[in-house]
Amino acid sequence: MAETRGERKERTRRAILDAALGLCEDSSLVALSLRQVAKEVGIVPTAFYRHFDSIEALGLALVDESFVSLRAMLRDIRRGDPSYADIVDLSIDILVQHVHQQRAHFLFIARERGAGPPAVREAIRHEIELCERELATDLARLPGTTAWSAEDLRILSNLIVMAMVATAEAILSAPQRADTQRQIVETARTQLRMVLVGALHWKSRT
Amino acid sequence: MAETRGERKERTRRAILDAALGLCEDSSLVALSLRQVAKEVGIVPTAFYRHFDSIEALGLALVDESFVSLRAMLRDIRRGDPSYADIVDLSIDILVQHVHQQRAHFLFIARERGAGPPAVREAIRHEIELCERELATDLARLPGTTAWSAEDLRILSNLIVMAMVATAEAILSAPQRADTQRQIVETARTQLRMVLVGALHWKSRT
DNA sequence: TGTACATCAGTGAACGCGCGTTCACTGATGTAC
DNA sequence: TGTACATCAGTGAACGCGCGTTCACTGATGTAC
Repeated sequence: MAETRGERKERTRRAILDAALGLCEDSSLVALSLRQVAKEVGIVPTAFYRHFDSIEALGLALVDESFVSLRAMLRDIRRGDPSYADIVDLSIDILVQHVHQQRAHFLFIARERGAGPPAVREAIRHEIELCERELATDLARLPGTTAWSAEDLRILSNLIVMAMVATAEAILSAPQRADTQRQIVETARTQLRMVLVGALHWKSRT
Repeated sequence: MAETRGERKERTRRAILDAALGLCEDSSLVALSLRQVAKEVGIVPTAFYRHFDSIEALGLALVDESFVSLRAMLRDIRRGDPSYADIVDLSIDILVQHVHQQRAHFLFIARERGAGPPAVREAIRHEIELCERELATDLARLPGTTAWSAEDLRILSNLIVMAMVATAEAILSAPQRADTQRQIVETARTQLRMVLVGALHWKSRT
C-alpha cells in the first residue's frame, strides 16, 4: 500500500500550511483568501474546510509552527553559552543563521504580530511573552545579575527581545546585499553589547 | 458665499483621510477597500478618484500626515531638554501623551510599517531613518558622548528609536487599563535608563 | 451687472471578477463480519 | 480471503456579495466678456 488515507490528509494539510506561509511572504494573512491558498495547493476551495475552519484557524496553526522555529533558535543560543566574552557574537550569529534558514516563519511572526487578525496577534504576543520569561531565567543565571530584582530582569529581557525582533525585521526587510546585511549584523552586535554594558553597571532600586 | 469649490474639495479630501485612518485602526491598509472608505465618507465610490489615484496613494498621504504628528512629538521632547537628571521621565511622558493624543497616527505607522503595501512600508522606513539621524545629532550634543564615533551614535540612536517604537506599540495594543499602562510606561523608563547607563560607560573602538 | 461658456466634484448604472460558503456528489480507503 | 457497508478527502455547481474601474451624466461654481 502506497499511502494511508491519514498520511495523504496530513500531506495536504502540510501543503496548505506551506502555501499559506509562502503567500504571506508578500502580504499579510488578513489579505489572504481561502481560494488563493486552495489554488496554490491544487485543491478545490471547498476542500480547504476538511483541514481548517477558516483562514484565521490556519493562521493560529502557523503561529504554533513558527514558534517551533523560534524556540529552536533560542535553544541553540542557550546551548552555546560557555564563555562570557563572545556570547554576543555567538548569539547574533545564531540569530542570523536561523532567520535566514526559517525566513518564512520569522517573516510571518514579524508581520502578523502587528497586522494579523486579532486572535493571531494575541497568540503571537503571548508566545513572545513566554520567550521573554525564559530569557529572564537565563539571565538570572549569568554572573553580575545576582543583585537584580525580578522586575528588572523582566525589563531587561523585554529590551533584549525587542532588539532581537527589530534585528530580525531589519534582516528580512532590507535588501539582501552582503554589505547591507553585514552592517545590520554589526549594528545588532554593538547594540547588544551596549545593553550588556548597561546591565553590568545597573543597580536595581531596592 | 458660503464655501468655494476648492474649500469643499479640501474638506472631502480630509474626510477621506480621516475615514481611512479610522478604518485602519481595526485592520491594515492592505485589507482596506476604496468602497469602504467612500461609504464611510458618504460619497459614491467613483468620487474617490477625484482625490486619490488608489488606496496606496491615500496610504502615502497618511504616512506624511502621521509623521507630522511624530515629528511634533520629537520637537516637544527636544525642547524640554534642560536638566540631565529627569530627561528620561520627561521624554517618556511626552511620548505617552502624544501617542494617546494622536493614537490613530501612531497606530497607522506601527501597523503599516510591517504590513502596508511595499511603497508605504518603504516611505515609513525612510521617515524612521530620518528620525534616527536627527536623534543622533541630538545625542552628539549631550555631555558624555564626545568620544563617540559617528557610527556608534547612529547605532545608539537606532536602539533608542526601536525601543520607543516598541513602547508605542505596547501602549496601543495593550488593554487600556490604568495599571497595565502604568507598567508599560515604567518598563520603558527603566529600559531607557539601562540604555543610557550603557551609553555613559561606552567607549567607541578606535 | 448680465450672459454665455468652461470647469469639475460628485452621480449612478454597468461590467466582469474573486470572494466565502452551501450543497449534493464521487470514489478510493478502511473496517466489520 | 471475500463481501458488504461506512468513512471521508476531495469535487463541482451554484449562490449572493463586495470589489475596482469604465463611462456618460448633472448641476453648482467659476470665469471671460
